[in-house]
Amino acid sequence: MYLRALTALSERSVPTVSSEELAGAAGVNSAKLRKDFSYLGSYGTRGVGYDVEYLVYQISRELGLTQDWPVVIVGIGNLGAALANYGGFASRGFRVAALIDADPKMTGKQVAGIGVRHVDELESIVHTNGVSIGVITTPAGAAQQVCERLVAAGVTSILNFSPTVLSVPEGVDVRKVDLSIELQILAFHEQRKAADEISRGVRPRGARTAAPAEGAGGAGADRPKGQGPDGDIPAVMPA
Amino acid sequence: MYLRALTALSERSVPTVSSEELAGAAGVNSAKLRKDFSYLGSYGTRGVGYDVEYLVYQISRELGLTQDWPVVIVGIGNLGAALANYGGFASRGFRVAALIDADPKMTGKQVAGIGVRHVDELESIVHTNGVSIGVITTPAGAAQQVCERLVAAGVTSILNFSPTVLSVPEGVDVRKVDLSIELQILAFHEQRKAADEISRGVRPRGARTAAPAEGAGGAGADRPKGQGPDGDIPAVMPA
DNA sequence: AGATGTGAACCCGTTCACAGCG
DNA sequence: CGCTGTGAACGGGTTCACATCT
Repeated sequence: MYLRALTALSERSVPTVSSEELAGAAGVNSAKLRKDFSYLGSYGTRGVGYDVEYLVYQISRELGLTQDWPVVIVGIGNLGAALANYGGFASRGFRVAALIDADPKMTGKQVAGIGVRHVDELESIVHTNGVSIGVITTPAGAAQQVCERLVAAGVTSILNFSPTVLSVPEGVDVRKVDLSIELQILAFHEQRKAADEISRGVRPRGARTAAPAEGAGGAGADRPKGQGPDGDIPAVMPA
Repeated sequence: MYLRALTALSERSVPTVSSEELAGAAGVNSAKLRKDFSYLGSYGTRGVGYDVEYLVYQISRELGLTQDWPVVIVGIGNLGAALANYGGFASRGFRVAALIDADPKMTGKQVAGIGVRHVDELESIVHTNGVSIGVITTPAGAAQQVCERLVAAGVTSILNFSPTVLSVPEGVDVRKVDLSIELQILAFHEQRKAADEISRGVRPRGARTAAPAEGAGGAGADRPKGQGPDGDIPAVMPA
């Protein structure tokens, strides 16, 4: 985030920034920013601030963005294709070395100007290109298997878009992006806002309560023994 | 995550689970799971475990998934289209009420079986459908403006895919999914692994160091004053 | 004077460990 | 006896506040 804000400043030829200004642009407070930067070394000047160009370089180097990172994307559905087309990757040292899909009908097709290869070639692609970062955009059912093949071929960092918990050996990093969980988190907070409004006697806006899908197995929600609350307004939870 | 694991168990008609088992499936430890569930109430049975069906219902209700949540997606590029096609939304009470784009050439087109509407209609769409959740998949430049219009129209939760810090009034929730930052985080860890291997005398695999893009303004990295490290191996930082 | 760099305080989520209940 | 529920301990990231340097 800092890097992004700094790049913007750099493009406007701003020579220096204070922790206060930069923190504002990055959406954090200035104490945190100063502490973060202190891990990189003493790159600021007291009474002045930080040199923009210099910081851009230092942060880029620290993040490893001065290197070239070949990545493979496995699973060329809508999301995989969107990622392949996403410009934000190429700009920061990430290069899509290959697109891989299990569907023979996909192989050979061009997506974002890159030919789709069959998953049989996964291992050789990873080896040949020295790929250490893999992106999984397959359906949930295929994710673990793809993950294992990537890891076996030498990939040690995985970005997982499938709604699955991947299990990987020690030393392999996994980051997960779960679109549907993001929405669920928002819905949770949204529901709480509505509940708060009701309890304050305000007429709520937004989603109407659906007939409480009492199905899900016929019996719906038979409390086995039970003592918890069971109204429409949820129990109190930490934010 | 718990809900997903429980749904899978439910489909296999498993009647009960222990905190240990479920925690394994969800990728957390059992103490955390028990503490989490304790916020919902005492829904377990000592010596036995948790009733799967009952928990599914309770968690769904707590998350607000027994309601119908209309969402709008603004910015129908590759990513927006991918999201519109994504099945994971509809399954959990989320309904794409409208797709919105600023490009007149897009309006009227069908994406995922839904007609694309022009951004001029944003306010009326939000009002008519009682939308409280908006998804922003526009380019960075348009995001803040779209955000403001959504909020003004009554949206109070936003899922932001654009690489921008959105500023919103008190009471509006924003969650951010930043694809390029996810990759940068992986690259950072990847680089550290490589650095560790070098310092242990092991020949590293993966990305080759590119000629240290010394450009970026001619001077590249002139330390203004300086005392920090400046080798190729980054300084020590917290993980 | 002005802004950095950082030890100390603070906060909060996670984990431990065990009492308590079925 | 087995497993839940939870107070207490732990850990680490964030914030405060100020000494320090330009």
